[in-house]
Amino acid sequence: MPELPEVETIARGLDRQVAGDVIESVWLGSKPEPLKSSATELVAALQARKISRVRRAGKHIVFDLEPTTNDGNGNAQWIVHLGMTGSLVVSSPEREREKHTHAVLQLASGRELRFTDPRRFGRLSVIEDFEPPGVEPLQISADNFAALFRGRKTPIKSALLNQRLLSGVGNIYADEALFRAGIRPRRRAASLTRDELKRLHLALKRVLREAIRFGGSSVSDYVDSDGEEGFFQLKHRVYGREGKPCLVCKTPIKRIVIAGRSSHYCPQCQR
DNA sequence: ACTATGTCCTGCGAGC
DNA sequence: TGCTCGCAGGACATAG
Repeated sequence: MPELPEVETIARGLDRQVAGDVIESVWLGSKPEPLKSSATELVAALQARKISRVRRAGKHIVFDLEPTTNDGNGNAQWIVHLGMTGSLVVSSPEREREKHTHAVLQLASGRELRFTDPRRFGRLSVIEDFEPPGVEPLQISADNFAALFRGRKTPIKSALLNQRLLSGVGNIYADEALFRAGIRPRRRAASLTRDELKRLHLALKRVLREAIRFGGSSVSDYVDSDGEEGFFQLKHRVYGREGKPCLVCKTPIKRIVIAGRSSHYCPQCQR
């Protein structure tokens, strides 16, 4: 499930591979497509456009498209959200298309950019001047971070997952950050002390940066734009470790469900 | 204005 | 062995 570190890894890889390339043609699958814009709109907006840059915004991959000369389209962007199982891979046209391939962009360089997504939670759209709703966790100050949770009765775990507050944190890194900060996921967000908020802010930034260094976590079927897996799953301390001994105190890791999401924590280390 | 819950979708693994 | 069933979860809709 691509979260901030995975999306960052993919976006960096794509920027390296396709920045400066031109989209010659667009193929879309026939099944009900995971599109936000209409299919014709999407094809029209992408065709013959040059990709100036690829970057990440929250969990979104942003393709900045070079402005066209004949219209005042301005800063059009192709936005890809990978959902749970989406992947975006650069491939040679000869390679067989994977099952659940929903979109293929033929590039002037002769390569293809392929979007596949078995579970169809991913979304494609073309818009102008895209802005994700929440704040980037790697940019936010400690004070602004603390202010996000003021007065919120919802569990801190749910607040971390709320993309309108923070942009890019998903289930894995929420659990991992809470473990590293020593805070139980069910704690009401507003009940966190100033010290705990400080620890959480630091822990979150550290775990995200470390995960980016490791190329993200490959748990289900995440691969980067080269089709390569990440390695941060080997560094998980609580996520996916139910019943296994805590790496700090050997207490078995617990798994509970919060707002329909599985949450992993150490009952000894997290309070 | 918040918060909680249901829905989408397919593959996979547990259990019989 | 082969089947059913439940689970995985990001974002959004809807209800409270």
